[in-house]
Amino acid sequence: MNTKVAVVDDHQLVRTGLVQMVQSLPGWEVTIEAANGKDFIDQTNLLSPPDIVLLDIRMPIMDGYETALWIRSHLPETRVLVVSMVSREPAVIRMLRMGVYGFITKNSTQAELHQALSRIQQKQFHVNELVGNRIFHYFSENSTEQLPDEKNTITDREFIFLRKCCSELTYRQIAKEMYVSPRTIDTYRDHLFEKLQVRTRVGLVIYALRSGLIEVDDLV
Amino acid sequence: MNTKVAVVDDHQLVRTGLVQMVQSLPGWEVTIEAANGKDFIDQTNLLSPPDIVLLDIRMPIMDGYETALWIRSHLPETRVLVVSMVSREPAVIRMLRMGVYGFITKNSTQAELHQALSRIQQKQFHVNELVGNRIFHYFSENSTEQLPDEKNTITDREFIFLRKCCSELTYRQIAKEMYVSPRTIDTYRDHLFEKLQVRTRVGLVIYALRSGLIEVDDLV
DNA sequence: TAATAAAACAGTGAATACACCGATATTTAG
DNA sequence: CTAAATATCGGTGTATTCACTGTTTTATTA
Repeated sequence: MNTKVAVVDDHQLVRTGLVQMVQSLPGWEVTIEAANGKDFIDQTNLLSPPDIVLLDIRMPIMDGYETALWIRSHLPETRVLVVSMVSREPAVIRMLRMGVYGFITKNSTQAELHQALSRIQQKQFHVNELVGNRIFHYFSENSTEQLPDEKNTITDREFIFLRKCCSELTYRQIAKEMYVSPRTIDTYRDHLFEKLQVRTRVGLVIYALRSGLIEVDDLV
Repeated sequence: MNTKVAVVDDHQLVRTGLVQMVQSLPGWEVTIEAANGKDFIDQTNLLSPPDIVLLDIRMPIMDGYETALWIRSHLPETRVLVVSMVSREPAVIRMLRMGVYGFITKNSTQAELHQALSRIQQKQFHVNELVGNRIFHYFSENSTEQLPDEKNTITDREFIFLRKCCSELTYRQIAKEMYVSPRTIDTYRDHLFEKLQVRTRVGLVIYALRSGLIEVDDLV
């Protein structure tokens, strides 16, 4: 039986490329093709989910972070391979902490994709060389200082909220998008203000950008 | 004889997607596949150049702008169709001024790509609907709506204000720093909202960063 | 010099953001 | 198993932001 793969990316072209690459590998097949997380969820049969999800980070409606969290809690057997443009450390580390199995960039060759898929199938982690070196640096160089947390880690929900803050959405709209009450959003905000030592929403945006959790290109 | 197409994009995946789409259209074939402008030039035979070049903007070594200029001066019969990630880029106009024939985003469907290619083959211009509406007004003389471009310049005071917006200062504090009344600040803000087509202060910050008026490192 | 654009200023009211106070259920970690 | 952290929700009140309406003075430039 073939290994089932889902391809989730809002760019039709990239999707076509990925599907094409996967389909041409013997033993692999693409069962789901979705434009964003929401679309993926709608198409997913909980009883026979895909084995591996190729997931983009930047997507409208429901982005890669949210989708990864959903997969972790709803499809424990399904593993995620992130296919992204970005390779900045904090974003990658955040993703790995969310239970993602691998990370490759969009200029990977078919051979690299194949290798990544195979390794993840065997429950091994896989990161692109480009990405890998950066992470190595991150853990070796500034493991003593620089990391603003240990104690003040941003939680997953707060992180998703933080990303949505970097837009023109009001808090009320963010609440709707995250399916929680505006009060909960207030709490996320207050906690982040405290943790990140800022006082305004612009402060949050600045922190997100300076820390690399958000890239300028991510901004709408 | 088939219409010859070159695909120039640094992302292998996108390239694969584009090639796949073009090859599946009867009457069209891909003769060149390149990772950047330099690579494209090296592969191009000046005596039998491609009819249409699918060109990405952001590429290492030699980007879309340079490549478009080179094509215009060396391959007068070859027409360029830009395939870019972002539609909002003010670069679109610059590109069209450089003699580019069309513009589509990377989330276009195969049908849209086909349509664009066909129109350009007949020497008609083609822009994505998403992009198109914004540009249309720009080129029509009796337009009221304006794009954040040369035509609608940010004044000196507004610019200083814009930079100060990228901080945790309240408008009142900014007013104090700029030695004007808070009302005046309101006017600066309202004018920028109008000119830059945003609705919130975070929108201003995003514009400043994306346009390069402010660098991430400048942020306090 | 007349027309135009920029810079400064102002009122009102509604929407949003922020600052305190609090709570409970669940998950995670020591 | 307890303690801490997380995720969720609530009330009250103030501060700030934003949207709409204007005027006046000062440069610029055609």
